[in-house]
Amino acid sequence: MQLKAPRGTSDTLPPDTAKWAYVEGVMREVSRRFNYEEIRTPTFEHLELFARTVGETTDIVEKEMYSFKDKTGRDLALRPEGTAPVARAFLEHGMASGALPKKFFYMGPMFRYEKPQAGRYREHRQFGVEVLGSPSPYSDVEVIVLAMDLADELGLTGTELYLNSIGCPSCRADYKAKLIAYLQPKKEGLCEDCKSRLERNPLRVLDCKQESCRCAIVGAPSMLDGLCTDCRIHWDEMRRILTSLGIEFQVDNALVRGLDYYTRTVFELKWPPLGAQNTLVGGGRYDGLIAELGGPAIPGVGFGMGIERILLATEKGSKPILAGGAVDVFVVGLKGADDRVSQDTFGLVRKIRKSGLVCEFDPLQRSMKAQMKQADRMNAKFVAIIGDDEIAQGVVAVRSMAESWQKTVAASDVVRVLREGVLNCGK
RNA sequence: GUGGAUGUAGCUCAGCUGGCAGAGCACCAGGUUGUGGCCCUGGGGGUCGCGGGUUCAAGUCCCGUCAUUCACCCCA
Repeated sequence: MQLKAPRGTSDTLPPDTAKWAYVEGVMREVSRRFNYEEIRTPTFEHLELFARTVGETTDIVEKEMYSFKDKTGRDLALRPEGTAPVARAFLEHGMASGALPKKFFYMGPMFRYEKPQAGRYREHRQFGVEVLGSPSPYSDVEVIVLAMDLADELGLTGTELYLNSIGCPSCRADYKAKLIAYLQPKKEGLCEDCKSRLERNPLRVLDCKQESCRCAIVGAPSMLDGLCTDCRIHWDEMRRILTSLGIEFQVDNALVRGLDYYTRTVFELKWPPLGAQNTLVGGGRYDGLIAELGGPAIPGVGFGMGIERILLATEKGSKPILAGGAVDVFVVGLKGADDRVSQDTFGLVRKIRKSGLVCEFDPLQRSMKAQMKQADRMNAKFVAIIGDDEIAQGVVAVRSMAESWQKTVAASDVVRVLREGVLNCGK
């Protein structure tokens, strides 16, 4: 059997690579406008980084990590997400004692061992931003707005913003106790997963989709009611700012992100036409993360965005991405009596390229008809023809493919004529 | 990890109750020995996902397996 790309991975080929480049370009441009700087971190890290921050009991760490030992026995893992590595790098390079806040964006592959499905892959690429050192709700709003502007720019209208607050460690502990007290008597009605979640991670019971569990949580105390004063103020402020900006959102108190480092704000940006995997963006605040890694108490907020899903969405969006650039000039070289023709052909191609135009030729020197066909297929704006006759007369034939006219130009003048022609094409 | 659907040419797919592997598009060449698109003619291209079984005979039936896909779960 032929070798194939491993399960859950895929090749990106032209013309799709051009679409990727476009989307990545928009991401860079929007980041630039928001003054976020790029950071690049390794593709693999110490396993412990994720175990400690993402959480030992989370699905990601428990069953979805590509972890391995290297030749000297170090426990490593392909990164399943981008925030912990950025936090680690931030600390490692002493940025905690520099000017704050620090604002980063990153793009790169993430790895999770999951069952593949449309919009869910074992290797996927993520764009994300992180703001480190700002406790302000304005920063929560800034990252949300960045994500929404990005979606907008890519023609994804109708995204839905879901918000929740999961409090800080202190009020969450109080809340967990209340929730356990509430659910304990109903434990027998819960699904098997939730019975164990009840001990280990009771918040996750709230977003269980099982009918029986949904019944059990009706009337359960809400995290939002249990927020401490500071968390309450942050939550209220953030919603006030969003409202003042005219940004619509839905409060979803079952929204619990699957990573342990989140505090206070958690949010998702969904795009319903996408189907089952319709979360474009997931993010939130992580005020304890830097401290968990042994640093000072520096707060953070950010999000991750799956680029494959963005690409999938743009196919169905209001602004599909046009891929594939056109060739400006195709130089048709005709086989003549000697090798003079092909020499002149390649020389002209080189001159045209140096002038900045996109230029192509046929290395196989096929028939004129075949070369014209190629030029047409490549959407060439102009064709420049060189054969024995042209060389004898010191000219080149220039043909406009779109307008079907053709004229003879002095060889010394060809590049100038082509440049002008291509310029006028755009008008 | 659970359940359903689907795997035949580069792409989209046809192949009925087992009987010589097909079409459209794409690609190449010719029709026009120096002119693209349209048209006509011809051509190249396949271990029918893989492995096993039943049978005189399997793309077709049975079992397994891998992959894709949809939903669950989870998430980006």
